[in-house]
Amino acid sequence: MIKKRLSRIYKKLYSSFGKQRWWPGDTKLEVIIGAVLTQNTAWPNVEKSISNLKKAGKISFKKLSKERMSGIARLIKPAGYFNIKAKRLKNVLRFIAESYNSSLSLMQKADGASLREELLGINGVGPETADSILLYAFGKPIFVIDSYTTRILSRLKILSQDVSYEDAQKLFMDNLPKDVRLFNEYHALIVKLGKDYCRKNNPRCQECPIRDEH
DNA sequence: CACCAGGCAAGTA
DNA sequence: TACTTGCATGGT
Repeated sequence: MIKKRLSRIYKKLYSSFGKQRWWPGDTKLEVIIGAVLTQNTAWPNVEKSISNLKKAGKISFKKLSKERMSGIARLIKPAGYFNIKAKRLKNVLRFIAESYNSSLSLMQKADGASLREELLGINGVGPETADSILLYAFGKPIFVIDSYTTRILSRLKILSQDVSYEDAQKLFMDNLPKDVRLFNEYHALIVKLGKDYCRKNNPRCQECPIRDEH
């Protein structure tokens, strides 16, 4: 019974790791910026970039929109891929300006499913980035999938390793209550598990808190 | 030293 | 549709 299994795994992760307090970010804009900067990048490097942006006073829709691309690239350098990410941030800002009158509170009122499609239309925003923005910036009940999720679930023989993003997401959303707090915490706990126990060259599966689920 | 991280898009066949 | 490659810094 997949519903019970997913719920049991969640409880085990939560009781071993506790609340994760995601997303680390003070404002919606900061969460959105972090979602782009963390693409294929370790979080500490994102934090350095966010800190640079803060020190420069650029975590503001107006200020960041006015900033030149080379200026953004310079500030976000520690996150890697700084040229392409500067462009992606610009693309996101332009979308918000054109479709939501530069208003994140107006964007907040949008329907989750249609906003998801709009976000996916931005060059530089794929499914994980879009869903991270929806869940963690806007509190929409959408489950975020990442490489840890499919890796761990394939080890548990719940999914095959090459499952599509959409199918993995459907598994969670069809078998869990659509609860924002649950989706928020579950994804964060999976990332914690992946980082600490299931990393590629560091599989400490013997000490893994869901070892008995294998 | 090698490997990889809270992805995505563009190019190729 | 299904691979492959570029993007780039910083931690382990």
